[in-house]
Amino acid sequence: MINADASQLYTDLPILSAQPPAAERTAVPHRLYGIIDGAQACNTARWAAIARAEIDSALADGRLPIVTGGSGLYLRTLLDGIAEVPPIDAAVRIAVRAMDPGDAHAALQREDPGGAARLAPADRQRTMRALEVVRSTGRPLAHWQTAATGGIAATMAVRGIVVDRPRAELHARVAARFAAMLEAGALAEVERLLARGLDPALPVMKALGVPPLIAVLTGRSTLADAVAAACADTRRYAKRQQTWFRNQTPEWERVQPGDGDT
RNA sequence: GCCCGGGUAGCUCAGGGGUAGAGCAGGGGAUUGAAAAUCCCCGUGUCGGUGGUUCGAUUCCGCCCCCGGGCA
Repeated sequence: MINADASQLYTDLPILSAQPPAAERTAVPHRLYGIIDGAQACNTARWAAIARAEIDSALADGRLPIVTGGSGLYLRTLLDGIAEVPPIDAAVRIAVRAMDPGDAHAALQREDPGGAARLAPADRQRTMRALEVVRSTGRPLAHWQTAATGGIAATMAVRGIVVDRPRAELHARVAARFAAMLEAGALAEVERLLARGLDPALPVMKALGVPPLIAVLTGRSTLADAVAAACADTRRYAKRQQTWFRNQTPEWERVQPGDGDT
């Protein structure tokens, strides 16, 4: 089993990211769960590279690699590859990310008008990415994105399966799951994470449930409000996942849990 | 029982004689190196019920019901 979930990658969040507990990892080898320190920000290309290595190693052992997880972009990068963009200059990245979102978009309009036109001005994440790419590489993102490389779909047979459930059922499970996470010590987990004093913009700090629980720990929210907020965030995430797989991977097989061993 | 407030979208509430908005929730969509992220779009609901006034009532008036608070 190879994890394809962005948050389950982090060592700091075994409970809140719902990493499979040790007891569940005995039957089959599990890979890429809790392998990255929260102080680092993983990214889709890096994940795809290590996932590829794990797939190759499983294959070499004569095992069937099962890649599982909900990060649509990660999966797509693994299968179809991604544009090869030269590494971004660290100083450029820091400077760009420190910019005011409005200023960043204005700068992008000057330095990469085509890219700016394609992005919503409020889409700060993509705006910053586009800006750091032009500034660091001297060419707009679109120049690099004409081709994607590294996808495994071209070199091996891949079977895509979407495990899905009705929205209402998902909502009930979200509430039950978050309650169970608290029961299992999610608050203490976040307390430890908070004590590290990491940059709040880091992916671990933005994982579902982390911001609301930090608000509790810093006295800015009640636990009840945090539970409600975390569940609402998770419901919206589930919706985005359904939207992604419904529209991005329409050809994949659809399966409902309980359909049996299909 | 009496006196004040309130009863408007799933929730919290704004509005006001020409059949209504906001936030949140919810739904749809985008998605090329922080993706559990970052964005875009979507608001008809017996305006508590019932009589009346009016060309026209959710809005004004009467009565009734319900929920707060106060006085007994």
